[in-house]
Amino acid sequence: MYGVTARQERESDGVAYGGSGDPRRSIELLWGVPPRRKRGPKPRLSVADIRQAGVALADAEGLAALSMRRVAAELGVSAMALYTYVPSKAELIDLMLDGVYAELPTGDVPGEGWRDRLATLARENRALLEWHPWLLSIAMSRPVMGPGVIAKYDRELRAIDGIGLDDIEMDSVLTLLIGYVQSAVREGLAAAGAERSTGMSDEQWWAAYQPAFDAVLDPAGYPVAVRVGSAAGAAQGGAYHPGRAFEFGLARVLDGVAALIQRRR
Amino acid sequence: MYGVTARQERESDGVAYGGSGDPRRSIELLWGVPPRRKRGPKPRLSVADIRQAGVALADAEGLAALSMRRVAAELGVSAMALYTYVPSKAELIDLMLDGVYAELPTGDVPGEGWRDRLATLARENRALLEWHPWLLSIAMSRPVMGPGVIAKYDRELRAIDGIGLDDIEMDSVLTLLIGYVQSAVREGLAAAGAERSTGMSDEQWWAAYQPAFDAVLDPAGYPVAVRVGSAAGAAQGGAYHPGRAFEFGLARVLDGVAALIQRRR
DNA sequence: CCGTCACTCCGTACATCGTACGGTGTGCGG
DNA sequence: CCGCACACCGTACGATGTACGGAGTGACGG
Repeated sequence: MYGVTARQERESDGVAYGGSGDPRRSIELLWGVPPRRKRGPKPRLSVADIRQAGVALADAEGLAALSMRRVAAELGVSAMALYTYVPSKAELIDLMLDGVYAELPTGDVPGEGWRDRLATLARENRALLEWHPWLLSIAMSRPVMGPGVIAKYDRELRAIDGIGLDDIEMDSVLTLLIGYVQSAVREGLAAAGAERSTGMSDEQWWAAYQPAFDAVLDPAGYPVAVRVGSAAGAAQGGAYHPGRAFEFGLARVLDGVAALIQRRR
Repeated sequence: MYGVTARQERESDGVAYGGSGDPRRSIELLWGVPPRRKRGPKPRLSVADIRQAGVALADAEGLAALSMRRVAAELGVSAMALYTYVPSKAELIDLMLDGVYAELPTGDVPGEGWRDRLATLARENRALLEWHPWLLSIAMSRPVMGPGVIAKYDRELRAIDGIGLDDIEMDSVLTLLIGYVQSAVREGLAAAGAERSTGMSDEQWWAAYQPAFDAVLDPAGYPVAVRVGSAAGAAQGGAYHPGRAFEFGLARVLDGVAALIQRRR
C-alpha cells in the first residue's frame, strides 16, 4: 500500500485532512509537548520551523503549492527529513491551522453589546481568511483540537455568553456566523483570485465570453436571471465596494440572531 | 511546461476550477452545441457520456477519486481519448456541475409566501449537496455559465421576485441563503464522511482522543469552551437530529431576511 | 472508384506528488 | 569508549494531468 493511495482513500472528497494518525501523537504535536529525545544528533529543525515554513508557503502560493518537498527545500533539508518531526502532511496542515489561530488575540472581544461584538468577530474572521486564504481549502473531517483552535472558540463564545442563549444556541449562533464569513470570503476571493491566476480582469473575461454566450442564450428563457444578473454584475463591476456585500449579509445574519435573542426573553 | 504544473498555477488555492481555456469552446461545450465533424471514424463516446461517468464516479468516491484515467476506464477507453471531447479536467468538472444543476426542477418553487419558498429552496439545495457532496469541493474561480446554472439561478430568483427587494438585494439574499446551506451541509458531511473514511464513529474517535487531550488541556484556561463544547458534543452525540441544526440556522437566516423586507416596506 | 485528409483513439513520456524503506552518520548514556 | 537511539538522506513506487506523435477509419473531392 503506497502513499498516495492510502491518503486519497481518506481524502475522499478533495481536501479532507484531519487527525488521522495516532491520537496521542497528534495531540502532543499540537500542544507542543517536548519530544523526549536523549541520544543522537541534535535536530536541525523544530516542529515550529516546519509549521512556519508551511504557513509562509501556503500564504504565498496557496495550499496546492504546499508539498513536502517544497517545504523541505525552503528549510534546506530533504523531503524525508520532515517526517522525523511530523507524521504526515495531514498533521502538518492541522498544525498550520492551529498555528494561525493561535496568533489571534485572546482578550475579550471589544464592543458595547452582543451585536457589536459579533460584528467585530465577523470582521476579524474575515481578515484572517483573507490573510490566509488556504484556510478555506481545508475541510476538517474531525475538529483540530489544538490550543489555537480552542482559544479561538473560547474567546468567541465569551463574546455571546450570558446574553440569554443556552449553550447549544451559543454554539449554533457561532457556527452560523463563522459559516457566513467563510461563504462571503470564499465568494470574494474567487473573483479576486481568478483575476490573478488567469491574468484576465473581470471585464476582459466577460468581454471574451459574452459573444459566445449571447450566441447560445435565449434571454426570454431566463428573464429574471438576465435582469438581475446584469444588475448584480454591473454593481460588482462598478463603484460597488467589495466590503459592501460582506456587510450586507452580516447585517442580515445579525438581524436573525437578534430575533432569536428577543424571542428568548 | 507540463500539465500538473500549469494546472497548479491556476488552482492556486486547492480546488479552483473554472472556465480557463478558450471561452467559445467552453460555452459550446456547456450548451451542447453539436460538433461539426464530417470525416473520420464515428465517435464512440459523447460529451454527455463522459459527464455522466464523471458524476457517477464523483458521487461514489468523491472528487479526489475523479481522475481522467478512472473516468476513461469506466467508459472502456484510454485516458487520452477523453481529450478529444473535453479540453481538460477543469472543463469536465464544469460540465459535471452544470449537469447536476440541470436535473433540478425548473417550475416555480411551491410555497405560500416568500418565506415558505425560500425554505423550500434551502432544503432542495441541501438535498442536492448531500446527494453530490463533491459540489462542495469545487471552488469556482469564474461562474460556470451553463444552462443548468442559469436555469437554477432564474428559478431561485423568481421565488423572491416582486416581494419588495431591488435586484441587487435579491441577488444578495440568494447568495446569503445558498451560502448558508453550503456551510451547514459542509459541517454535516464532515462528521459523517470522517466516520466512513477513518472507520471510527464519533464516540470511538472521541474515546481515543480524550485521554491524550485531557492530559494537556487545562480546563480553567478555556472555561466557556469546555462547558459549551461538551454540551454541543453531547447534543450532537445524543438524540439531537442532524436536521435540527440545519433548520435552526435556516430560521435565523430567514428571520434576517424578514427584517430586511419589513424595513423595505 | 480511389486517394486524401480530417478525425478518433492510443502508447509513451514527463514532472510532480506523498511516503515506505533501508542505509549512513552523530553524539549521548552506560 | 562502545553501543544504540536518533536525524537525515537517496531511492523507489504508484499516482496524477496532459503534451506529443503515430495508427487506424471513413466520408468527401476528384
